[in-house]
Amino acid sequence: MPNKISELKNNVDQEVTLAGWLYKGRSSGKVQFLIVRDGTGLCQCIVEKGKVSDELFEQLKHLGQESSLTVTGVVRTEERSVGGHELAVTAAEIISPATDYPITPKSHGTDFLLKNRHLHLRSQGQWCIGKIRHTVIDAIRRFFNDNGFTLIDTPIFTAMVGEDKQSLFEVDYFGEPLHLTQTGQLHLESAAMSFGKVYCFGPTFRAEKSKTRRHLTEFWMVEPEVAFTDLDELLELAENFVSFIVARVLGDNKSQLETLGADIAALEKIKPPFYRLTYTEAVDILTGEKTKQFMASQLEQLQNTKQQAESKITELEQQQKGQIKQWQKDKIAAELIELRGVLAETDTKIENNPKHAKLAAEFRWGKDLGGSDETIISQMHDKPIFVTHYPKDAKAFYMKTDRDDEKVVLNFDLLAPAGFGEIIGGSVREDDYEKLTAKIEKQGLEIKNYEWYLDLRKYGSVPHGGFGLGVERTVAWLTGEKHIRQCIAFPRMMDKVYI
RNA sequence: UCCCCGAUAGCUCAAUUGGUAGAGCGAGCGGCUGUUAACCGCUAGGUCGUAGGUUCGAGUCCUACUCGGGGAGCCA
Repeated sequence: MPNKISELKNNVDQEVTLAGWLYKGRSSGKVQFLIVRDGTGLCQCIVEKGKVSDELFEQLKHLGQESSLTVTGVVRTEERSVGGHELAVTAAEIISPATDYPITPKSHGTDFLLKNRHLHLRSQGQWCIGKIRHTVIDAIRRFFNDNGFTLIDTPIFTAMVGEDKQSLFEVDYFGEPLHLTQTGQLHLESAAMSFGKVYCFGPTFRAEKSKTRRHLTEFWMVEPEVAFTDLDELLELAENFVSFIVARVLGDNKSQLETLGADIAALEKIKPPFYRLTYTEAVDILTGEKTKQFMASQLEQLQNTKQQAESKITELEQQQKGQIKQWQKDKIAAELIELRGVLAETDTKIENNPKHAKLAAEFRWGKDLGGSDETIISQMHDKPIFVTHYPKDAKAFYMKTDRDDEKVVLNFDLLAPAGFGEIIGGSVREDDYEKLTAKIEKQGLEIKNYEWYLDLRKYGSVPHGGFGLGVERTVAWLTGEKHIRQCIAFPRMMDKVYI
């Protein structure tokens, strides 16, 4: 068995053999620097002329990116190397040489990378995200397993409509129409009446025609459901749960977070209690002076950024025309490309700012909060925010109305801070047989499809509730990724599946 | 479904506003004993997304379409 790069700290001054792929190589005359990856990390391997045969030296010099190979050598500590160790190569064997690997160490567009997803998964950024996702999922299972929850696997083929019929994928099930699950919640409620505390964890499918940075048609969601609980207890469960995930990622994946440029200091603040707002308070904030000023100052900042980028571009363009060395020109050209990218992004934000400000200012009590509204509230806070007590008519039929104010339901969304937006949606479930029957009818759903669901209210109904957490959204928030499509190995997007 | 933006070399992007298409990276060859997206020299690489139109002349202007990006609605 070859040694693992992640364990090299235990092999200093020993000879080891690594098996992996050439991540990238540089040569400097009589010495070569080969960065090898093996799935556990990266290691710089030093090949010096004279220490290996001339034939091997030449072979390695012309070895293409992502060729597979084994390298043997002595491990030494070296601060300048990635990972803090490097290998003084004494032998190497090329397993399979690769040429013209499409993904170079330079920048690429998203479309190109998604078309090459099968290869892009090998790159450092995707590897870090994959490792963090793994920790998030492990933490999710750990948290529930250690807190008295029982795992219940809910069906993927289902006749139940949880949220909205239009957002379901229909499948032909031996001639009968069924759809792919959009939530395990309804089934989970029946299990909660057996086990008390349960959770399900699996893929979820939504046919929403949403082309935004926070939507996928197939995503992973974990849903806990608890019998004998209330809204306050659910909020506590959610904040402890999210804090636990964050702590685990900080503990297990700090180097990956650093590589990705995540805001570690901000994550270290994620501890209970989170902020709590009612929907009505959120609406007051959105339509109030505070948001107006917030949006105005954000616009001002954006315009500043724009101006700075523009003047820097002008300056660089002037320099480019002057009498300077070729390499300086090249460097300027690269800087210009980056600045123009920043400028384009800023322009979009400047364009969207007044639209979003208008949407917020004109928000009227009764509507569901929009994506941009959630973003604004999220940007105003440095810790996750619970928004509770939404208008009954904007929400799903199964949510329990607040007995003290029948216009609202006992539900909550959890918004991740710093502009990321919603990662959890949950509620206390309607447990009154008559009220639930009335709501099902009002939504135009067929009672006969919900008979078993209503039975749960007929035989020993208890106050209960739960929530769903989106895995990809959580990973995107933690890693600082803008788009959740980077947070699942093979993303499925509206009208588009690459591989 | 609607709104905005884009499509030029394998990749990322330029082209002085209508006058014969350019850089970097990547690839190939050569040089360099400590590189970190290394550096230096040389070489190859393009029916400018598709189809029409305006013009003496279109990468640049107009129309339609295709594909991609961002956003709204909806949501985890």
